[in-house]
Amino acid sequence: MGTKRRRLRELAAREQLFIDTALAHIQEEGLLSLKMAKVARDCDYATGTLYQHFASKEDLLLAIFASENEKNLEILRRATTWDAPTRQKIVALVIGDILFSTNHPVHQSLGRYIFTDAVWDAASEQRRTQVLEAYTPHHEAATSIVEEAIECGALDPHGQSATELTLGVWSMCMGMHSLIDAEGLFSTLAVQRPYRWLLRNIHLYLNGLHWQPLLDPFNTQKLDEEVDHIVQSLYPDLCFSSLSTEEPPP
Amino acid sequence: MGTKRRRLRELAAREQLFIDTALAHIQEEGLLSLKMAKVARDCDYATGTLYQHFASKEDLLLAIFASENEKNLEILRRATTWDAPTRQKIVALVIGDILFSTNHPVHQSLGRYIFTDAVWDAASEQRRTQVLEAYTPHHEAATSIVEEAIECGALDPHGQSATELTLGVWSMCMGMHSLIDAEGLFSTLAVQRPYRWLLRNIHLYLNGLHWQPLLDPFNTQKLDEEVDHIVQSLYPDLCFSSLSTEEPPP
DNA sequence: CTCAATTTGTGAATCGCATTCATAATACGC
DNA sequence: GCGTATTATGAATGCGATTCACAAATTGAG
Repeated sequence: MGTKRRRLRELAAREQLFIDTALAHIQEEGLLSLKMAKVARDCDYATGTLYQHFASKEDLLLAIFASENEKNLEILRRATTWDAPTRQKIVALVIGDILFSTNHPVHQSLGRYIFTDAVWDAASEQRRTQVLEAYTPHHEAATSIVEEAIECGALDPHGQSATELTLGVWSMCMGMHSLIDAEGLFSTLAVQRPYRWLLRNIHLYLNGLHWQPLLDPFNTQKLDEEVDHIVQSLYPDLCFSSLSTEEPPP
Repeated sequence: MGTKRRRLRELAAREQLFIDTALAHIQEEGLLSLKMAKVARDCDYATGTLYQHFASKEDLLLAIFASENEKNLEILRRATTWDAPTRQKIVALVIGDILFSTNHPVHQSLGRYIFTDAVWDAASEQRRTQVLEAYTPHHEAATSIVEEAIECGALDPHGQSATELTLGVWSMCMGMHSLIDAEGLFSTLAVQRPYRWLLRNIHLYLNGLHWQPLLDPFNTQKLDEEVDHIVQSLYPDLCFSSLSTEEPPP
């Protein structure tokens, strides 16, 4: 009987409906005012039905995060399959990350929120695993580029694993996102165009690793040209105001 | 009348009592189960009195964060006043940050939690300012070292401001803390001794900046020796198991 | 097709907890 | 002392998340 298979499909569709609806609510009203009952009602289901899919509100939040993350896969694919020097591919990955973050602002704050003990602990084990697995493609994309770089001699691993060699770039991206999202911090410190600084710092780090070919990150024009080139080659369809060469109004 | 002054002192003391008690509760029970009524009761005050100090539960959380942060000031002072090459002072700052984080695990997660939109927005304007100002000493410590390095010729600023030149180290520290605190992430990826990697990455970055004197971060022995030296010179009184040279049991 | 068993959906009732606010207690000026 | 202003109190309120007794629907055996 194909009944079971059909039912499973229906359940999955309903779950996605809940997830999409909840995400829409967050985008409109903020994380703060997400109401379980409202999500259910807007999907024409009872509150209890929502709870058959998600163990708690927090569980739903993790599910939203994992779901939205899938929209990132396409970006990762573009960077990894691009025919370019490995160093440029890593930068492309970082730029993709920046573009995704700025195009999905909720995803950023959600990401920081769900890894909070309070939220993480209130989600189901299964959902946590799902979230951790959502990182696999990122991890694989980065390590595959590192491995390719080692193979072609652009990078000397000094006996370290590919995973470990991705930590520097990974932590810098994550930390910079956090700093940028800490409202008021950069405006207090008068830091301008933080994403350009992220890219500069990534290059400084890659230079420290002697990842070939080296680039002078204090040559701002060259830096911006590289960004433009990567965006136009790989992400012509994505809005990139966050990286634009234009200075913001004073 | 000195009455007013005395009253102000009493109010400040009571506020600190609330903060300390709430922190103790979090350490014992977790952020999740902090109860406003319980905090008030344990301090022998009514719930309403607590609310005369803090606009909301979230407001209290920001206050705890700002308060705990002050315990860090002493560590910053040691690093900045240390008589050593500027590059070593920066590393000392990073090590101090690591030691503080591992000795105050709640502070870390609290820090990530309060900058969440949901929490940040629910705190009073005044308290937010207080939290942002809590970063001033960190910022000043880092920029003063950068400025000293520029002055003595150990670092070429390439026309960038001291504040901007601290962003790389800052974001790497913050990002690594986030990655480490994301429960299950590093155990899934089998990353060992992440703090050693943070220090290695900091050195790679500093090498990329040509901050003198350069150091080979893949010389693990030398790296560990530097850590030991800094800990023994500056932080002999702090527990540093997180940085210990010992390998963890397999 | 029928019907009992089982599964799934429902939403009103429950519960926990942050927050408020009418009242009581206290401090202050005279 | 006494009236007024300030501060403390904790029971009452309100808001949702979560649950659960019951209803509806599905299944499968005969």
